[in-house]
Amino acid sequence: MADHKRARIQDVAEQAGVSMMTVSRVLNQDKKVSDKTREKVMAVVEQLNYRPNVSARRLASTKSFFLGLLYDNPSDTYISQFLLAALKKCRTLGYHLIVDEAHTDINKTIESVKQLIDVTQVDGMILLPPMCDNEAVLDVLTKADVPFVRITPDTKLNRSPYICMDDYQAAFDVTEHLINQGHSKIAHIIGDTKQGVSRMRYQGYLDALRSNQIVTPPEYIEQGSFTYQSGMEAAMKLLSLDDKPTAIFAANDDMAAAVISIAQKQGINIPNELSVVGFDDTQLATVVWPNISTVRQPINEMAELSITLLASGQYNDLSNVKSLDLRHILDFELIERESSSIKSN
Amino acid sequence: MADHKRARIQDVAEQAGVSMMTVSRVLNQDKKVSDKTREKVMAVVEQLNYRPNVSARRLASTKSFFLGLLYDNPSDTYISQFLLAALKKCRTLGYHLIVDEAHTDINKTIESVKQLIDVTQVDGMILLPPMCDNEAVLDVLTKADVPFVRITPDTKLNRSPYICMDDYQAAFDVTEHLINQGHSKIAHIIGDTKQGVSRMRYQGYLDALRSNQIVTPPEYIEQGSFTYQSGMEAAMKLLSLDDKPTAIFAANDDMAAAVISIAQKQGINIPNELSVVGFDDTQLATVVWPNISTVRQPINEMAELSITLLASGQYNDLSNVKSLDLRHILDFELIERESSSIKSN
DNA sequence: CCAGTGAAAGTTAGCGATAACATTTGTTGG
DNA sequence: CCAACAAATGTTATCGCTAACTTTCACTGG
Repeated sequence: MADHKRARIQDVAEQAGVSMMTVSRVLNQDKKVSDKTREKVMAVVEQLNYRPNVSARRLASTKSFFLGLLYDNPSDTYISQFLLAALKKCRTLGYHLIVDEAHTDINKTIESVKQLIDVTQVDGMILLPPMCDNEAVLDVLTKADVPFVRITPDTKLNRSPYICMDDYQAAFDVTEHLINQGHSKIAHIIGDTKQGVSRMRYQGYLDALRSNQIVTPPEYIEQGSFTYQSGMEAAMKLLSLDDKPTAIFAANDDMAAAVISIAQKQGINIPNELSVVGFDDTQLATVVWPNISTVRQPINEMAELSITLLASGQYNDLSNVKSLDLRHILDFELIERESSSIKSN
Repeated sequence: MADHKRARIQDVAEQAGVSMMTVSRVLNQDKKVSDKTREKVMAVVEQLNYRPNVSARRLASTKSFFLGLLYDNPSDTYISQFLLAALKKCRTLGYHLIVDEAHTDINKTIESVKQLIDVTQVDGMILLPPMCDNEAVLDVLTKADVPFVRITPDTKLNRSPYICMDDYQAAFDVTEHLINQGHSKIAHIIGDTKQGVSRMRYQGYLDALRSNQIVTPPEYIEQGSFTYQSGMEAAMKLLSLDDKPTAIFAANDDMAAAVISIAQKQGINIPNELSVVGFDDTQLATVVWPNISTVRQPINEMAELSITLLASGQYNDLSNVKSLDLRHILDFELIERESSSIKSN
């Protein structure tokens, strides 16, 4: 607050006894600066609390300092949390976020992405599920030479950095959590097949059962689509079986909430007669009764990391990047609430 | 796509046969341009599909083309919907949105608002509930000469344009909806008293009863705070009354969901034995069973309008603005779902 | 008829950064 | 010890626009 005027690059240059260009180089991680100069400049930058003027930067450089975010409304909670974290990170890095909603018609989405690239010249894109697994969209970005980060566990498409949590391991842990509580009749409602995560979660569930030598009848596996509606339908089938499961692991919270609702309508007590576990820790999980045990994704960290990766420019040229370096796995958290508890004997 | 290069102000100037400055004046609504010239310039602008370069503009002018949004997590759905609509509108107007979350400690919030103003030089702020009714925050903005728009029905503070829906009328309509279905024992759970909307909704409820000559015992009025938890507590009191209400109007969806959950636990059938109505049409309303009848706020329109108002600059000087012109009331929508229906006889 | 006036349009000089080229400094080998 | 080349740093022009000043021009009225 000393001078009440923001420091400019010139101020830094003068104070450090170098040219503006040298300061610029330091700030843009240009290699051609000696360590001594770099340290000297950085010291002054800190001292003056200098932050580059984004507009001037954008005007003078070829970079746009815009990042795009393409989403497709998987859930409001997910979006808003991701969005807020991403916006905050952007602010600290001097970037701006352009948010675009995918259209249900994939061709329109592609058109709008093309336009977005053309008009705003984004320096990078973030793709949220399920767009992140759509080859056509990825092709557009690759062709336009726009770096992108995918929030997905799908390793199949080794074309960009991707950020995920270990969905497989989380599902494995959830299932073991149920087994440890005495359950052996554990059903699963699979998520939307178009999304890679569904497969991973399903596999984790299967492997946990197998490694505990538990055999499950095929009727215990229902196909859902991540919607509340699909959860209701699956629950009705599962709860009308002669040999009912004592625990249901739904691939997301919406479907888990649906299970709880149907069970209650049928007078089934949760968790005494039926344990239910969801996935994602959305707002829903704490808003239905009993609260849903679930898995929390590190959404904030994912958002921040995706911005950081794109801003760093380290993936602007993928030709020299090793496949393994594309992968960023973050930790999940298992959250036990009232919907699952020790099986009564 | 003709030249694949964006037109600059110079291109427009040349084509129109005027100076760049004249074009700039036209674009910035400067009065000192003859109508003839203005039309000529606008024609070329359209023809070349010219859009000003925001960065250049920001760099050269005193405006920042940033707008700030201060929120306080009333609900994820609300935020994300508002945010997305606001971001979209900003994009079309060449503005950028800086989003900031209010701190529970009001002093910290004030500090962060001050900093936001200082660092980003926002051209205006949008205040979401409940910050919009906090005098201390408003004082900071007024003192810093930052125009702001409040999303609130509170008319008390006549210091800025405000956008709202008619909460009073909506609550009135909800109550009459219940009366029309044959109910006369209608309870109400009031929202957080710190928020103006709670009072309006409560008043609408009262007046609808009165204008239908329905007398209600004081036990039918419970004080909540917009949280699920508070809704549960209120519901337990209301449903343990000897003379139970046959309908409960909760001031938001979270509390309505809580009522449904408690009622179901007590074996009360909804809607046959008890009708429940919420407010806000959040995601929650369609995710619990039965789905909650509710009132939908025009969130998208509110977001767009608030951006438009700030961008227009029409409120930059409030001294000549009439009090009535500050008010912007948008239409709500009553949504009938399964949680309220004709009272069984 | 012309100085005086005010509206409309033009000119000039940056805003704060970077690209591209120019220069200085440092390092190497014969 | 110095030519030759690479590394580090500096200079200049420019990005697209607007603030502030200047000029032009049409119209007054004494």
